[in-house]
Amino acid sequence: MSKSERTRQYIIEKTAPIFNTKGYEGTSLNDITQATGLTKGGIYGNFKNKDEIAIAVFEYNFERLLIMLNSEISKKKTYREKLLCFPELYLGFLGEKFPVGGCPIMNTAIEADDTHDKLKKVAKNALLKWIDSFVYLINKGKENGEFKAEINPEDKALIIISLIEGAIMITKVTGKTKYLKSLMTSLKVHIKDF
Amino acid sequence: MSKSERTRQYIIEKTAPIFNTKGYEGTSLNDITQATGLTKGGIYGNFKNKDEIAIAVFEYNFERLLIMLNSEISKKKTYREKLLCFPELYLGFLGEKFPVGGCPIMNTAIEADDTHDKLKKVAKNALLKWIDSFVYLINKGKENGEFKAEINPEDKALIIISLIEGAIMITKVTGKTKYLKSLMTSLKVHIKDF
DNA sequence: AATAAATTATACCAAATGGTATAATTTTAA
DNA sequence: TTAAAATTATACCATTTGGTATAATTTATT
Repeated sequence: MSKSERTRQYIIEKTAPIFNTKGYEGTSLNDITQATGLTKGGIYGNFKNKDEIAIAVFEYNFERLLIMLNSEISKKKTYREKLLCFPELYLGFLGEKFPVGGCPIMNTAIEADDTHDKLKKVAKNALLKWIDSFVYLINKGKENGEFKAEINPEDKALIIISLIEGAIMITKVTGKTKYLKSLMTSLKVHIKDF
Repeated sequence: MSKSERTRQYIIEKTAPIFNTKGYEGTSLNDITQATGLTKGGIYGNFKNKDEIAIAVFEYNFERLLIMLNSEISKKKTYREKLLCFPELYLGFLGEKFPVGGCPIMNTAIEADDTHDKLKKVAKNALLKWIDSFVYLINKGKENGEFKAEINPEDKALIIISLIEGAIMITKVTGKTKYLKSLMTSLKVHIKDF
């Protein structure tokens, strides 16, 4: 790994929580230099512009989340247990395992959908990938005979994601974890009925 | 209504769609003067600062939404029909009836939850109000014998809101209305099981 | 119609924004 | 170890940001 590759990665890691809390527009170059200890020269020698940092950071935040979730999923044997990981894990989404600032997909989707085409596109792709990963798991569970034959994988994937994102949004803005618990319990009940 | 009250209202109405698409930080004073045709003097003679406009605009966007939804609900007789209004209405959330830029509660919650205490508070109150209105409807339906005795109104309210907000977020960022249809159908099915 | 009061326009401000040219410094390879 | 290449710091830039003091103009009241 060359020096510039290491610095690039360093910048991404140091600014990831900032972008995910302040938003991609709300994060200033000043925030970036402060968080990294580098000067503008150091930043712009490694990235063309702020957009490029924002996109790299988004992809980092999303990948990190996927890797963490997949590592938990892979511990489970049945597909129902794999799906049941999600309500279980997201009960602790305020903890260290999860990106600071909430779900990067939702944050970016909401901020960029009407204003920032490039970011919108990466958020879209990430979301489609996430939907697909649920569809894959549910299909496997169907082939397996674990899940009912009549359930529609995409429909169920969308419900799972909506309940998770809804839980994050509602819990973060109200500060009440009872809403998180309620929604993750509902999700659990729902998955048990697959 | 005094001149200043009319101007205040005029500023709110003209900038409401801007705040709801660009975000409350992302909307500049320049955007506001352009949209209203007023100068800074005209704006600051009626509002103390940008925050005050943002909050007034949020409350306007939210009230408008509530009024529209309530006017549809009041047309229905049974409480199940009243709840079924939501999946029906939100199928057309991209139309004129709904605020431009998506759901003001979600937009504001996501933007402000880690950065802007005042806006976070108004978004929180709006959300709690919305939850309560669902709880009220579900309780009425229970008293009525329309809904099962064992369902928990708050749990169900949270599911309804999550599916709606999830649908908006997913549909706006992917541009695929099939996701909207899928989620609103799921919500319909869910309400029919109350 | 005259005057006091409220409202809006003009002209300004300091600070912050994203970005760049260039000079200084490190890395890297020979 | 030295020279070439890559990286980072410094100093700058034009533009935009939110906000204000004051002057001009409307409104409202008598």
